Amino acid sequence: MARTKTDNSAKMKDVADLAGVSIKTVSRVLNNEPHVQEKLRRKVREAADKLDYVPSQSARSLRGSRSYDINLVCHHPDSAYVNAIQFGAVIACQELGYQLSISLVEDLDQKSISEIRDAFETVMRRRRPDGVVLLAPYANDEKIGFVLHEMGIPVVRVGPVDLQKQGLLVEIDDYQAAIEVVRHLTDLGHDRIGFIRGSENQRSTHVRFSGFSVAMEAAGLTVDTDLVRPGTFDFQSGYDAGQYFLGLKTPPTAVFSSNDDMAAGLVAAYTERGLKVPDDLSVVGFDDASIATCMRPYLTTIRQPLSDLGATAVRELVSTLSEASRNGAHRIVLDHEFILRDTTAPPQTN
Amino acid sequence: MARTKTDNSAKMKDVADLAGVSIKTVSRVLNNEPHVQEKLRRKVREAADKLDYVPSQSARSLRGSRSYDINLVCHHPDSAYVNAIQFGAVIACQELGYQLSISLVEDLDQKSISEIRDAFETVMRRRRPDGVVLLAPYANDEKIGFVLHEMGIPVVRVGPVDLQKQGLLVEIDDYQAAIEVVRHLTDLGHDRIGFIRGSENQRSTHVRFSGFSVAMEAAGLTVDTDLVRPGTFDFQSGYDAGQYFLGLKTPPTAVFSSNDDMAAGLVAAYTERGLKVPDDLSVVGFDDASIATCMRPYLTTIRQPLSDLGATAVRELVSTLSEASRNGAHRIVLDHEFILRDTTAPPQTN
DNA sequence: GCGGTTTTTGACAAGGTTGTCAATATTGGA
DNA sequence: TCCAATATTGACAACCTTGTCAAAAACCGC
Repeated sequence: MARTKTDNSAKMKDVADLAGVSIKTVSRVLNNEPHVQEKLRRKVREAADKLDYVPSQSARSLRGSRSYDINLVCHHPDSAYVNAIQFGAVIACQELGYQLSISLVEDLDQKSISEIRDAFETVMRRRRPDGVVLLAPYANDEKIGFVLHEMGIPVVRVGPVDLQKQGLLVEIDDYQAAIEVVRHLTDLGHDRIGFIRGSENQRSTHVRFSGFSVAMEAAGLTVDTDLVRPGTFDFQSGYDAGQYFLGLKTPPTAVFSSNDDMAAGLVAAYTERGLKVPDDLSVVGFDDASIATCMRPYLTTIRQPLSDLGATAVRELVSTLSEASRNGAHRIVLDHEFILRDTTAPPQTN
Repeated sequence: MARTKTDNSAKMKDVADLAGVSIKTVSRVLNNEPHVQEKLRRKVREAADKLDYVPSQSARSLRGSRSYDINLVCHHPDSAYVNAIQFGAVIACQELGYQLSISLVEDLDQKSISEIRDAFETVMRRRRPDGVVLLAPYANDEKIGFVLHEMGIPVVRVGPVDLQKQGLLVEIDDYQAAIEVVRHLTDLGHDRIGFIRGSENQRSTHVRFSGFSVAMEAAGLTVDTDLVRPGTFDFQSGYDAGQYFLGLKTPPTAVFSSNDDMAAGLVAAYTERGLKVPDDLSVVGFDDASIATCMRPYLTTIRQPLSDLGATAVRELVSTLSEASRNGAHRIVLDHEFILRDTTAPPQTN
């Protein structure tokens, strides 16, 4: 009922017949292999066009070594961050003739190697993806990397990673970005600057904090541990941090939040108390997620080129696959951008 | 380099040998086909377990008629709505041994049939997904449905759809939900109730508005066209609507927004003017997206079980595939829930 | 206990591509 | 012009499953 029984779509054989060559020659042309005369190349391409030929992925991957499938491993995609990266990854996959599929695995970073192996067993061996894109919070997990390596599946990681092991990595310079944020704040005259950390199992939390600390020192300021709060990258934890800051005898005059969601929560906490941002508190976020412009005042933040990160990750991964020669580490750093909006101002002098 | 050359993973042949049966029997057992003795079934299962056997998806789909691939067609996944549905869909796919892949196609609903055909040509014929999940704004597009039908690919649509054509449909009762919203507002004593529409190419906009209108009439109120504003489902358009309402001589005392993002924009517009929600304006949203609790006051809204919608869509689709008998239309309605939070109150009497 | 059903099992082909390797055509040098 | 080397092409096997169909086994009623 559902699918028509007679599959009348063209096969490689049909193209070969129409072009008057062998199927192997068709295969060569379509895969851009050498050793085919230009004249035949054209003929084959024309025939393929005319017949609307589309190669069968399953036959290709059964016989060949490629599945033309890239797997994105993530946790819970309900975050603008993952979402935007995924967007870029899908686009790049479509351009390259690959397909992006999604795997959701929970708390993988908390599991033992053999549990991870089990979790990946089916996902990775059924379809045998040609590569895997690893996002936070899994990008920086050593065990996951180990299992994937053991399975012989190439990996590209997105976001800051401190693993020594060789591999593909696409990120922005979180460290430098954090420094720029602090510089902006100190330039405005702030000297009591707070910080909201993100999830502790994500490397970006540590890198951003370390940039923050270094820049503070460079500005001759000390990092007051009372002004450094934990967080989990979500709105609520930013809100909680805000409550905490508001309860302080000497609250900070500015806070750098590790991401935008928490920054929004922080602003909400202040606003709720009748305080004004940026008058009573300057706030800087990180990511330039959609919430940054869906809040008032508009959030000053660091823009991560998220969908570019996703697209670049896929492109690098795919190009690694063909260039058998390229081994070892390869790290790509994309540009971030400081986005000045309305949540920062000089500290109130009173 | 990347992948180990010697593929030592077990094949069906290995399982058959170990279990002392033919490969066809293994195939039968693993696919839960009838006509195998219970004793052999156990033997085969044990052998498969012992060898960590994982069937090759490509061989399966090359020979069989299934690809075990479900394709989610969407527009731009940068919306909490799409995201949550996708989440449920991935989970369901994983449970069922399917894989979810993503296709991004832009403005498909604006294209001609042959353009759509071209856009789908590669995506759909390479991998030959067993089914397609269609989300807004494509769920309700007739041409897309036609092309997919022509290609013989089963489709499940998520969200309200008015196409007569048979097919799978998973949705909530948007109409009834809208009525509940109005009832809540009229119960509070509101009689000047505004409405913010969503994108005009999405059926939900019309269904929600029609529920709104009917409930207004039922309450003895008339729908004042001055209080009905267009929107595009995003924060900004809600904000714009808010500006408009604020400019009115007699603004509404309550507004029903077709989704949460716009409701948040509306609240932002009022708050920015120094007005208070719900004192100066009651607001109700739709979706219960994350923004509903990432704004202050917390948004009263209708909760859509988004990830359930996605999961149900996939499950229905897959079950249709095996039950060859089931044809024709099938419509599943999941429960929504009215979520009372802090953006509604009786109208100010002054 | 026998012929006829029905159930269970297996041998074999087929699915559409790519890899291997041999065959053929072309080129270059003597 | 001929031989060796190289470039181009094609025949055929292989990849790993599932569908078909026939064989074998088990069951039934008389």
